[in-house]
Amino acid sequence: MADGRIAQVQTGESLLFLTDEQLRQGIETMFFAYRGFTADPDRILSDLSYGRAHHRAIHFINRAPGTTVNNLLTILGVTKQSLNRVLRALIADGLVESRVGTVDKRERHLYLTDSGHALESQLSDAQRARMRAAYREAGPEAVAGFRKVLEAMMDPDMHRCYSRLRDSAG
Amino acid sequence: MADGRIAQVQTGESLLFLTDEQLRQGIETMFFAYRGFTADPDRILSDLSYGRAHHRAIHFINRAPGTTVNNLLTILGVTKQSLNRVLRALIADGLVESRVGTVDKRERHLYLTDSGHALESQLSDAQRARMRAAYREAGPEAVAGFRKVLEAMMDPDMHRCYSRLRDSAG
DNA sequence: CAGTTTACGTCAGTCTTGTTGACATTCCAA
DNA sequence: TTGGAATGTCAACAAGACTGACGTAAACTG
Repeated sequence: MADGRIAQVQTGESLLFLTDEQLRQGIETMFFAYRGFTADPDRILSDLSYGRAHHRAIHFINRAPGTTVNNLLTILGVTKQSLNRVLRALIADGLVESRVGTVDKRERHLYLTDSGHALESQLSDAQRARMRAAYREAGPEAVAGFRKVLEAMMDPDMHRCYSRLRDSAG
Repeated sequence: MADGRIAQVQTGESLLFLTDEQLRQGIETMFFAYRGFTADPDRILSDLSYGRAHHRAIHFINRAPGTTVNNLLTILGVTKQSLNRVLRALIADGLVESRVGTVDKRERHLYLTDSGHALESQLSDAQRARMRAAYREAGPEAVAGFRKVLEAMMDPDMHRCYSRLRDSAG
């Protein structure tokens, strides 16, 4: 329907990177890369009979220690019932600790235990190893572009939510 | 465990983009971007009571018309039973046609019907629109870097498989 | 203070999408 | 020609998402 080549004619610039074919290749590469991106932690998780959902929870609890269930819900974009199933397992297995809030006793603040931190390290070391190899192979300019495109692809709401998270961690 | 700053000291180059913190930000951005990446088609699909799996099948059948079930299996990386359920629905709904192979009658060759092409266009138009906006915002150099990093992140096997696909389409 | 809202947990049920296992058909090679 | 390998189908099950309903405790509000 809309074709990049039309835009090229309109602006007179070289916008060949916006052709439908270029975009389709970007879409497919994104699909394959995301699989690679999760492949290593997924292998570790399946040995523990955990899944992606558990990794996501562990990642963001480590990222923002003491975060509430509601915060986590917003970031992960799932229902509380779905998250609760995962958290229940992680708490039962002693990887996550849930503390009643002191200022607002309705809230539960989530923390990784020592075992939780151990698993988090194992998972993110595996994921970072692949990421690091990709970054090193592509070089710093490519990495800057990579980040720039990804951030432009995020939902604007998510972008705000994520910026807050990033700022709070410093 | 392994920290980018060590590499920096070793090589003397500026490898600050390889620090654990930079990598973690890349990991999180990838997570959020992938959600944005699939959000638009997912909305369309849920109205039709289809899901990601259906989109993937439709995408690659459109990409490589006449492909066999086994080819599709390799590309998608799921079991044949899982793919079969999805294909059965698409065939029943008249979006995909399955033709018995002429040279090897065990094989089924898959094609999109006219309705199948219509849905494929609708889905990929939506996905491309967001992709195009992100590309345009980031600019051509960023897009080149984006692609470079993603390709380095893919599984090597997948990379070969994908190259074949890309060549076959010309 | 009474009523409402918020935060969280849970039970029950459904749907998608992945998995194994068993099985039929077809092809190919010993 | 016969046994194994490849291709695809059917059945049953599990993980992880969803909705809806309900309960409890705490906080807020008129």
